[in-house]
Amino acid sequence: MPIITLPDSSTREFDHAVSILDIAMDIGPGLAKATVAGRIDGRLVDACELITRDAKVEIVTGKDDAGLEIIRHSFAHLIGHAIKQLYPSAKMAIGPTIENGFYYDLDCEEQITNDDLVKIEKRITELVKKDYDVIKKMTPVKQAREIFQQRGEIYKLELIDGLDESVTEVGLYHHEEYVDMCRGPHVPNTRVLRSFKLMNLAGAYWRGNSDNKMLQRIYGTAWSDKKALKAYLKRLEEAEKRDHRKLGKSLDLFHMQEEAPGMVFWHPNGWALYQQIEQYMRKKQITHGYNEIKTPQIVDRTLWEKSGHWDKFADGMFTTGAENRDYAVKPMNCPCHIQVFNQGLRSYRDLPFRLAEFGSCHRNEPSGALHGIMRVRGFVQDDGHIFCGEKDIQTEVANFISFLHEVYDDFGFTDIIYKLSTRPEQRVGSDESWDKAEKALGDALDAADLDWGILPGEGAFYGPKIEFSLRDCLGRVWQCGTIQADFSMPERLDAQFVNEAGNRETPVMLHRAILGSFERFIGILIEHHAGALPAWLAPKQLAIMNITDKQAKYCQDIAVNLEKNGFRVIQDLRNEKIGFKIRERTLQKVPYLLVVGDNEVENGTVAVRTRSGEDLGAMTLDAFTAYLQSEVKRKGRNDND
RNA sequence: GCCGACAUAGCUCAGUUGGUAGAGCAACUGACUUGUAAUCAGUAGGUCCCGAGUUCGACUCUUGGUGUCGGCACCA
Repeated sequence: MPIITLPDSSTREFDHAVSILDIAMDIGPGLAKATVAGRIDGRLVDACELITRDAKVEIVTGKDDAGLEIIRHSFAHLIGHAIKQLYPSAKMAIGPTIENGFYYDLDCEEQITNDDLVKIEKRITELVKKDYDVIKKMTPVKQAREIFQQRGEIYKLELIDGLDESVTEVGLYHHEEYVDMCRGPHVPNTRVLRSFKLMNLAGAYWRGNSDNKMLQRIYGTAWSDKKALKAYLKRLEEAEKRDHRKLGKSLDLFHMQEEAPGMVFWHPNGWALYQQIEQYMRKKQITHGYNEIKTPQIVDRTLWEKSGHWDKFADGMFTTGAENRDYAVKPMNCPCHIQVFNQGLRSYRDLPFRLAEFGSCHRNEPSGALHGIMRVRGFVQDDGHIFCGEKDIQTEVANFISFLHEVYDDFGFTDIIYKLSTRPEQRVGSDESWDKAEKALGDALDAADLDWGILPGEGAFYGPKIEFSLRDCLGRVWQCGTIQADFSMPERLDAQFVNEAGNRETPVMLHRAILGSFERFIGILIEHHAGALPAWLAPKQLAIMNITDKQAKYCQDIAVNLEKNGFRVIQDLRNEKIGFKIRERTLQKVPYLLVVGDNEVENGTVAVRTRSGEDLGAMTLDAFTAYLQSEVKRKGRNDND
């Protein structure tokens, strides 16, 4: 006789075992119809789960995050159902949920095309309209194996083989004639599966290993209702407008061309932005105790052999020869920075010793990895290396994190993803050093009160690292900042200092970058601001435009004056209607538009309008100068957001 | 690198069964001297990504490259 307690503390008594669905039905048919799954004493379960004892029960619908996740997961099964009807020879691999949707990997002789996607989508729609029950059967492993063997589902068999020995039965979900294996939970009936769209096709390696066969992957998005689906598709459309590749072209910031794949041609506008950032970072670095240096672009191969990079990354380096010597175009700056550290004898009093370089690097990235200016072959890191003792790691990392936050704040980034990557299988350095370094990095993150995650085994071979990542307009995550402890390279390249006792000691080296690369950071910056860069960064900060030729001289004088104050100015004295000029400069996302007609000349003012259409009215040149100066100092702010 | 798609004017894109290409915007010229998101008219602009093949004839078909895009793998 279970007594069921609902979230509102009300109770219901039954004289028999009941399922989640029964309880929902008991509350009301509307709720039963919307039921996706349930929670028993907080544990997420299928709607068919029977309850025999007193319990706290919650009905989960698509409005619940967990419910939406289940809906998406069940849609993956639906792809399977539809695919097997349309392509009986297909073998289903895995179909998990992802952000905003789901995918399914399958092995199929026929190449599935975009046209097929429409067909599959149609079949899914037909299937869900039947409102059939999804039936869960806990099945002994042996029997499950037989079922999949019979169906030729070799990938499912492989998954079963990989199960822990303690597992005796698996959940099989029956969608009419189709069967899929899953831990669940899944929806009880296809009636809750209505709002979805198949998005695209891709290739993906079985089990994420490039030695394995490449399968076909179908991506889809799914939501609890049509409205949410529509909103998502709208969001995607909006995001596309923010794409840095599109804006890079329309704002005339940069271009790329076939002759230099993965390398950027910066145009005057883009370079102005770049320079703004470089000069900002330069000043910041000085105040944080760094010495800026510059090291060679091309370095003899032997140095890369010593550092260990030749062994590991020879394919990724561009090489060149001269006079029977092999050189590599530098893929990173660290070995060069050690050469600077190694000049002269260093004392413990010199530590922590901080070097910084806007280091131009080239890496022959795999062609498929290139992406706009976010992943390129030629890039400039805001690189820095801190030589210090093991005991200094935590303090230095903590200082770095606060430095990074200052910078990200100024650029308007507040949504940062923090990850600590720990020791990989193949590594150098003692476990003791790794313990200490991982702890130091973790403690520094905690001390900064940050919400961080761990990427086990993802550290570099020479030490653990923290990654600071930002999202692009489509939600893709890109690593920008990083700080990494290194126990290996200083030793390999003979870096030493004299300690308090007068003995030679090898320092620890911290590799660090805040922007990561200018290219990637600018790409994300463009997308973050949708091209409407804050005034301190905008390639041109204002456009001054006359209404007729009569005001041309006045405009020129004002422009000269503003330029003297360090502002980046466009003079637009063309014989065009003011509406036309305003439209054009607005589309170019110039922050401030100064209009000058007879009135302004007469009163010695300018009429100020922002790119977002706000009218700031007429003001004197001094007043505008003061306004823009304070605006530029404030940083971070974006009047278009 | 792997799977798939795509590549036409400066940009965004049309181009029907193979008969050497069009539009809008931008550019240029002229007129208009204009008050807060597009004045009007005219002109010019293309090795249809590159190479080979099929064909009387290829932007179109076949094939080999290159690049880009969406993923996967990679990311010192």
